[in-house]
Amino acid sequence: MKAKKNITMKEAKEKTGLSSRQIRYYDQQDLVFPGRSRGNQRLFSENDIERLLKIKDLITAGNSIETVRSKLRAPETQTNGQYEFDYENEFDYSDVKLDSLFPVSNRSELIKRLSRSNSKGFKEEEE
DNA sequence: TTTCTTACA
DNA sequence: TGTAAGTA
Repeated sequence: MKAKKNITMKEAKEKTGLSSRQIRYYDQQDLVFPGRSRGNQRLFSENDIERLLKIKDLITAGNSIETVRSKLRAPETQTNGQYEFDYENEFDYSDVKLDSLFPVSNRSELIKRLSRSNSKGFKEEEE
């Protein structure tokens, strides 16, 4: 499927529940790679949104930016100026209704973290 | 009006 | 992270 980057900051903010500040920050940290057309404005795709959602969960789960970065590797398999995104994805939420607020596609990671929390003490920190 | 960047609280 | 300033 193709990822059309037509989602504006406003949309991204509403869809992810993150602040524009956070989204831009994650962008700077190379956690997401939104398109950049029209007056330097960011344009996200559904994939970017989902990626943002994963990042959000990871961060709120107590992980640092570096941790997230190591888990979600830079997907650009660029050629030269124009790069293709092939983190096209793992799951298509296009026609799936989200009835849960935990759209993590990476379930194994989640399980691992949860298990870890059980065996070792767990932390629930920063935001 | 909204987003962008830079910079400060 | 939030918010202000000055743009585009």
